[in-house]
Amino acid sequence: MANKHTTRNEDYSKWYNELVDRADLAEHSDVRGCMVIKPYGFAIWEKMKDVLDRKFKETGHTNAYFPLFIPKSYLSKEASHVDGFAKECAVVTHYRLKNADDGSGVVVDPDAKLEEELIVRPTSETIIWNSYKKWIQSHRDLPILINQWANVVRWEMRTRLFLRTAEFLWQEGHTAHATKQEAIEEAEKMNNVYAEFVEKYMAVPVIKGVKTESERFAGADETYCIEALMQDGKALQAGTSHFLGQNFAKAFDVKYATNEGNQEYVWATSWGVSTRLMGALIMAHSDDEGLVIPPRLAPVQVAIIPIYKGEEEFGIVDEKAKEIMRNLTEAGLRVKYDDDDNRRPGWKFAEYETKGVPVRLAIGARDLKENIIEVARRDTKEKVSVAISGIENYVIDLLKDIQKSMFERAKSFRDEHITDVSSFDEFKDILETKGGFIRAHWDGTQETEEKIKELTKATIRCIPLDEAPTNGNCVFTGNPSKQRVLFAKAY
RNA sequence: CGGGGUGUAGCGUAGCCCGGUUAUCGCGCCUGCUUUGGGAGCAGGAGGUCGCAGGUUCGAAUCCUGCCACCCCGACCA
Repeated sequence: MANKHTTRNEDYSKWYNELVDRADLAEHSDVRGCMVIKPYGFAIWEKMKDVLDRKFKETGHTNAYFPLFIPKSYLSKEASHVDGFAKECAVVTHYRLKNADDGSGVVVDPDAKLEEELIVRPTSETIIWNSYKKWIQSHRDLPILINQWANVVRWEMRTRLFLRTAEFLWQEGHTAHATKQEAIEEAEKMNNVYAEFVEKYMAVPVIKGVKTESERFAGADETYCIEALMQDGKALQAGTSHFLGQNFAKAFDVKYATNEGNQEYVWATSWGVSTRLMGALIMAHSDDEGLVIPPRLAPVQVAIIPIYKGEEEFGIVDEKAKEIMRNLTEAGLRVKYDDDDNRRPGWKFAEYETKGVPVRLAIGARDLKENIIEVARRDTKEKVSVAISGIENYVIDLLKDIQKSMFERAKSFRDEHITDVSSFDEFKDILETKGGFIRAHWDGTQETEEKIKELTKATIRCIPLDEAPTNGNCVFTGNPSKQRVLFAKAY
C-alpha cells in the first residue's frame, strides 16, 4: 500500500488529525489540552476495555476505585516519584467561588483557601498505598491484586489527540505482594497480558523489553514495556508494567507480619495502558482512505448496504438484506444494516471505509436475480461476489482472515524496520532515511544514552527480553557491550 | 518558557502589501423537484460583533498601538 503515511512525509501529523476528525473519533476540547472522545471513538475504546477487563479478572484481579484528589503531602513521600510528576500536576487550591463585587462574573473566593492543596492524580500509587497501609497487617492479607479504571491528568506542554492529552482515560493495576519474586512475576505477567492483547486484538506487533534506568517510571526498580512501531517509522510505548520494589511500602510504611512473626515491607507492582492505545491502533493500520479497524475490536464488523431504485425495488432488497442481517447477528457478528434513504450508496461506501469497518456487503436487484451479494474487505479493498446461501460462514472466515493478515502486514513492516547497525554514522543515516528501530550495542551508561539522544533525538526504547545477550562494542563509544538494545525516535 | 506563524459564517478559505460599491469562494445547513451499483444534479434560501479594545482617516477586514486566543518547532511526557 502506497500511502502518505508510509512515505514519512512531514504532513504525517496533519494526516493523523484529519483521520481522527473524518472518522469521527475525537476532537480537541476548548478546555486546554483536553479531548472530547466522540461516540464512535468511545465505542472502540469500550471494546478494548471489555477485553482487557476480562483478562485482568482471568488473572485474578478485581476492580476498585480511589479518589481523584491526592493530598499534596502524599505525593512527596516517595522522592523520585515527586521528581517525575511534580512538573505536570494540576493543583486544587480553593473550594469555593463567589460573585465578583463588580458584577463581572464569578471569582475564586480568597477566603476559601484549602489548608492543604489537593493534586489531581497524575497516577494513583500514592493514594492507593495510603489505603494499602490500612489494609495490610499479615501475610494472610497478601497478595492484593487491584485494578482501577480512571481518568488522570498530566499537564502536558503540547498535546495530541489520543497520544498525549492533558486528561486521559486508562486503567492502572496496583498490587502488593509478600515476596520480591512474586511481585516481579506479577509485573512480567501483566506485561505479557498487554503484549498478547495488543497483538491478538489490535493486530499490532510489539517488542517486549525493559526500560533503561533513565526511562524508568518514577519510583520503579524495573519498568517492563511493550514497544510498537508506527507507519511513519516512529516508536510508540503501548504499555508499561512496573516492579516497584519496596519503594512505596517504605514511603507509606506498609509492613506485614510473616508467618515467623517478623515485620517485612511489602513488594509492589503497578501497570497501565491508556487511551493512547487508540492512537496506536489508528497509526498502525490506517491508510489514505481512513481507518482500518481489526475485526476483533470493530464496533461494527459488517455493514450491509441496500441498493435500489424506487420503493418497490427497495421492498424486495430490504427483505433480503434484513434476513442476511439476522443470520449474521445470530452467528455472533456485530452488524449494521444501513437503510438510511437520505444517503446514497456511494456515500455509504466511503463512510464505512473512513470508519474502518472490516467488511461491507452491498446488495441490489441485480445481485438478487443471481442470488449473490457483493463482499468488500476494508484492509485490501478487494471486492468479490459470493452466493447468498452460506454467506455467514464466508463472512466469519473473512473476518478471521482480515484479523490475521492485518497483523502479518504490520509485522512484516515492523520487521523490515528493525535495522542492525554497528557504526554511529550508519546509526544516524538509518534514523534519517529509513526510520524504525535500530538494534545496536550500547555500553550501558547513562551518559552515552543521553549523548545519543541529544545528537539524534533517538532514545533507547527498550532492552529486549526475548533476545540472547551477545558481546560487541557500543555503537557510540566503542566500549564493550553485552547486548544489543533498540533505539528509535518515539511518540 | 524561547523561536516562528495564524485569527474573516458550523468548517476550510479569498481579500490585507497598495484603505473606497452590498466582504469572495468551496463544503455543510434549510426548501423543492429529479436521483440512488463509489462521497448526486438543478433551482431557490438562511447564516457574519472580519479575535478583542483603542487610535489614524471623510471612510478600516485592510494602516498603527495594546491585549487575547490558537497552531507549528524546541524543552517535558503514557
